[in-house]
Amino acid sequence: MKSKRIKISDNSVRRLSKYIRKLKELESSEVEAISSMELGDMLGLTSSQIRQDLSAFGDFGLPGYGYGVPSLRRGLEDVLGVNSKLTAILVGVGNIGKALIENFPFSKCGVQLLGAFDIDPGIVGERVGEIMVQNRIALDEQLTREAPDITILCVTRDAANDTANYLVERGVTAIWNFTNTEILSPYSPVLVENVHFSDSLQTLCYYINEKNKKRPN
Amino acid sequence: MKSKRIKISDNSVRRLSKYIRKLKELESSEVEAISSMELGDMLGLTSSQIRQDLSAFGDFGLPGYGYGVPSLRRGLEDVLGVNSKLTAILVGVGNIGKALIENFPFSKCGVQLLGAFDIDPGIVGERVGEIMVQNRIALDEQLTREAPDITILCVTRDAANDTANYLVERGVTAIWNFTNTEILSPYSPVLVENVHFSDSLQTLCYYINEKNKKRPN
DNA sequence: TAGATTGTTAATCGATTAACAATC
DNA sequence: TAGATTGTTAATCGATTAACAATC
Repeated sequence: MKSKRIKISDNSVRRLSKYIRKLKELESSEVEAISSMELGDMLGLTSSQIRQDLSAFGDFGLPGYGYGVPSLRRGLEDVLGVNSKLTAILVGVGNIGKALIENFPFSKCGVQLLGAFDIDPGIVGERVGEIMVQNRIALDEQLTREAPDITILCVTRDAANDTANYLVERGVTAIWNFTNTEILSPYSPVLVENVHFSDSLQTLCYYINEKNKKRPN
Repeated sequence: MKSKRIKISDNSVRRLSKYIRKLKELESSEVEAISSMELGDMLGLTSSQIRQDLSAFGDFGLPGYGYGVPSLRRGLEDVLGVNSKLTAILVGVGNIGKALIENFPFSKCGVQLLGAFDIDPGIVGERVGEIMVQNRIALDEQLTREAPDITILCVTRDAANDTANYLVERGVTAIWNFTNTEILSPYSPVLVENVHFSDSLQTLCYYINEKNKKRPN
């Protein structure tokens, strides 16, 4: 048991992916080692913050040397559990669902996509990427046979709540939510990770408008 | 000039969309007024935090009564600038690009989509949703004719950096980034709002693994 | 008027930054 | 050894929470 039992903030966790992304880039440029200072410069963070984060996650650095790029990358991936091979299913094969199935590098994230499901007879039975879209009955069977670690929710806004409730009833414990709606109560024990496009765009709009206020036209 | 010149934290700004989303829901249930307490319960936030946020954004509440739902919603939308009608173009009409064009409610976010562009001859000239996909030359013309407030970047990972640099050279000042890559330097004055699916999924994986550690199998 | 709930000030908590002894 | 850079402790800064006088 190597991991220190320190509370790690949500912000730190979310920075982790950022570190890994940059480290991969450095790896492909064959950079062997990097200091907290250099990495900070690249990411727009302070060296202090990086050292704090990394030391909380493990014991990766070498004084006077920095961090070995490949070993740090692997170490951080271990922390994230990229190697724990979580399973996922996708519910709702519309545009977003298709985009994820066809383009998203699930395996690089250590996630195995078991299947995709929809209620629209027009898409059930179709092949999307490597995957055959199945119907609601098959979804029910899937949930009984092998509960996935993650359910990717890509149904329409209207169906979001009902589908989420159904999934939770059937034992789903983690949802990656693309419905642009708040699903479930904030007190639900189910893990929900939201990808709210509209929140993201509205935030961008806010900052654009702020900028324009300062320097009008 | 009503807005108080207080610094508003990024976290507050990002909560704004959340408030608006819930208020719209309440509006459609014909709820007239709501207290910070009730709203907090619904969103999993404290009443204090909500009062802090809302009073920073404007003067919306009435002691002893709460907040008028429709007027608060409108007020917050004003703060976000939903009515300032920003323009956008979309570059890279792959799956994600298509999904956005066909399904994303741009107008509800106060954003007008002017056009979509791609270099693939297979898609140029095709109709996606209401929009005709144009080629690179047309993109160049568009940027000269009418610089959009927002550029939505949906090209492939490989093309991300070059495209971003090109866009910035041609005067783009805000990018909504769907490329799963860090584009531009953190010191660039260009506003970049990232939608990094992989970061989001990896974060979810981290919390799932944490949960599993505590309560193994 | 009495009850409710705001806006705001003060207190607490947590996260980021700075500093520096330890060490490669 | 001298120089560099870590991990960590202490200081600062900012955000959240609590409390309460003002007021509808």
